[in-house]
Formats: sequence, structure tokens, C-alpha cells
Amino acid sequence: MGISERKEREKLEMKERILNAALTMFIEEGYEGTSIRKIADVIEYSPATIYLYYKDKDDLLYDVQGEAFDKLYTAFTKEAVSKSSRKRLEQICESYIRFGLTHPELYGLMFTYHSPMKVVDDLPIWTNAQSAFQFLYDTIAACIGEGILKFQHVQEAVVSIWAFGHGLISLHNSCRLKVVPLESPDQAEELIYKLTRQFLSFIRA
Amino acid sequence: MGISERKEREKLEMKERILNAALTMFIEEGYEGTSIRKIADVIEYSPATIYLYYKDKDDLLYDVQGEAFDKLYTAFTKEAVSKSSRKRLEQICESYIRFGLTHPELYGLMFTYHSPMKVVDDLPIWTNAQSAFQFLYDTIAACIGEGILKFQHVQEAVVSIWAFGHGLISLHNSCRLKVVPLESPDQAEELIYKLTRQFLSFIRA
DNA sequence: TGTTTCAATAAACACCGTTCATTAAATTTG
DNA sequence: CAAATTTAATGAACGGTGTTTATTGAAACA
Repeated sequence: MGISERKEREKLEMKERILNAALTMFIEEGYEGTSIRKIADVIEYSPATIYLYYKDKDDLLYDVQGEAFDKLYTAFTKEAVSKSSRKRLEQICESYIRFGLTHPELYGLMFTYHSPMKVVDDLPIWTNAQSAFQFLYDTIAACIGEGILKFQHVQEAVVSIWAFGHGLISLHNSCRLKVVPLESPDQAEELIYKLTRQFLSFIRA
Repeated sequence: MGISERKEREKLEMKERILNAALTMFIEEGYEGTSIRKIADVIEYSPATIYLYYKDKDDLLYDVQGEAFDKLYTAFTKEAVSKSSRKRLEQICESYIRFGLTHPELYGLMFTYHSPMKVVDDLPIWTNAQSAFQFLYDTIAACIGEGILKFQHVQEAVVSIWAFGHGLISLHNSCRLKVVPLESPDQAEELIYKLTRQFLSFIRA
């Protein structure tokens, strides 16, 4: 009975086609430019077909968010490779900032938009962010273990460092840094990298 | 010629009626629950009428954002009154955090949603945030003048402190702190206040 | 009183997410 | 192989959205 296996494989392939179209559209057109109808157009199926593979749009965007977190985790494992936990933390932060500035729309889906989190509301845990989060957590735990950070509790350190980086990126990506007089867009990005390094120096023991 | 004056007054009154309805609806129903048609329903006019007073929905939401910033500035002036600039900075931060946690939807309109910022795109400056921002800026400038912060440049201090507070609030309001194992929602809020105080201690000279 | 100005609106346009009865093809059964 | 059944796909509709425009009717002016 190879038929049911083939059908299941085709089902997965179709779901992946939808996901890829959604991911591409999201990167190129952003949240507002990504609609079920346009995705259906791209994959040359009717809008109703998408609902055979995804419960609703939030469900689909949750998987797109998952892809985005895969990209972030890949960036971490490629760019934060130092054996020194202190240096690795710096590399993670820089990698995180670069990701947020380079992929603003994906970043919004990962950390800002409510839509994909509606799926998580019922669930006990938000698995999409798990790998990337664990990578940061472990590195900070190592730092604290070595006594090179002012923090005593890993959880507090993680939330603080994350919040600082996220605050900078999200204020920048949402154009809120416009209240701050800056000479150029480049200056804003350079400031963000600088302030991150400065923050890390402030929390060093 | 009192007629043109009366007409202008009526025009302003109508615009205010629309604005108040939008503000109330935004607080109670949030961004997604606020539509032109529902606002029109509340004020008992047709949807098209709103477009005689506001160019588009973004234009209206920009004014709602302005009202929200007025509320924040009022909170600042009421809750951050210490003569000590160091203490006043702490009061501003606590006031900011409390505002963000108490009015999540308004906070999103002020610092997250793109919609109201489309109006600012063409403008040279984002005036809505001016007063509240200046209040923070002046206090930090005083702190640096007294040499009680590790920062040398006011701009860098403002962006860093703001980003830290904003990061905490926005991660919390968008449910992203779900990756962090916390025992209760209350614990999350208490953690946010604690980390803010801790951050301020880290940047103290 | 007749004319003009203008605020308000009904109706339409072009989208959106989503549901459901119908169709047609693939699979299983007799 | 033919008939019955399962199932993937869809057309059409529902109720919603922001926005535009031609039309109406009342107020202001001459």
C-alpha cells in the first residue's frame, strides 16, 4: 500500500508550496502585502484550497514565522562560533541586530505582529523561538557561570539583553527614532551597533 | 460675519467628535477592532463623512496617537516630579513602564504600528512624541550634566534607556516573553519593573 | 426669491479572510 | 472491468474592510 504514503508526501509538498509562496511574498511585500488570495494566485490554486492545508491565515503565518526563526538560528550558528562565551555573546548580539535590520518584515513577524501568536495562545509553549532562544540562553548561562556578567540570574540576564537589542531594532524599524535628530539612516544603524556594544560593556562584571 | 466663525467651530467640533469616538474605540477594541464604518456608526454619520475631516484612516490614527502621547506626557508631569534628576529619571521610567502595561493598545499605536507613521513619512519631524520625549531628554541631560550616568552623550543615553524600557514592554505586550518560563503573568510584570531598576543601577556612574 | 455654495450621503469599487455546496478525479470495492 | 466511495479542488457567496464619486438637500448669499 504505497498510495497512502504517496498521498501524505503530496500533502506535505503542497503545504510546503504554500509556505514557500507565503514566505517569499512576506519578505518581498511585507505583512500588509501578503494575502491568501495573492498566495493562491502565485501557486495557481484557488484561495479555498489553502484552507485544506492551513486552518486559517494565522496558522499559515505561524509556519512562516517558524521559517524566519530557522534563518535566525542558522545565522547564530554561523556567526557566533567563538569558544569564548563572552565573545560568543557579543557575536550573538551583533548577529541578532544585523538580522533585525536586514529583514525588517520577517523580524516583525517574529517579534511584533500578533497574528502568528494567536496559534500559541492555546499552546503551553512557543516552540518556533526555542532553538534561537536556547542558543542565547546557554551562552549567557556560560557567561554567568564564569562570573563575567553583573547578573546573578540567567533568566534576568537573558530578558535584559534581549529587550535591549529588541528595543533598538523595533524602534528603528517602526521609524520611531525619528524623534531623535540623526544626520542619516546610516548613522542610525551605526548607533544601534555602538549602543549594543556599549550596553554589553555596562553589564560586564 | 459670525457665520464663518461658527462654521469653523462646528468643523472643529465634528473633527473632535470623530477623534473621541476613534480614541474610545481604540482603547476598548484595539487596532483591529477600530474601523471607519464602526466609528461612523457610533457618531451616527455615514462613513463617507469622516473623509470630509480626515484624509484617510492613517491620518485619523495619527491624531489618536497624538491623544495617547498627551496622556503619557500628563502621566510624566504628574508622576515624575522629584527635584533630583536621578530620582526623576527613575520616576519617568516607572511611569513609562506602567503606561505601556496599562494601555497596551495605545502603546502599540504610539510605538509599534506603522499606520500612524505614514503621515510622518513626508514630514520633517514627528511632533506627536515631542513633549514626552523632551521631558525624558531634559532629565537625562541634567543627569549627565551632574555626572551621575556612565554615558557621555545625551542622545546615546536617551536612546539606550528608551530602547531598554520599550523592549521589555513590547516583548511583554506581544506575548513574546512566552519563551521565558514564568510562573504567572504578575511575575512577568514585576520582573519588568525590577529589570528596569536594575538597568538604571548598571548605567549609574 | 432665486442662485450658489457646501455638508452629508447612498452606492459603488476593489479588496480582504473564510465557508460550503458542487464537481470531478482518484481510489477502493464488488 | 464497472460501480461505489472517498477526497482534492473550486466557484460562488457572505460579511467585512478602506475609499471615491455623483447626487441630494439645506443653508447662505445676492
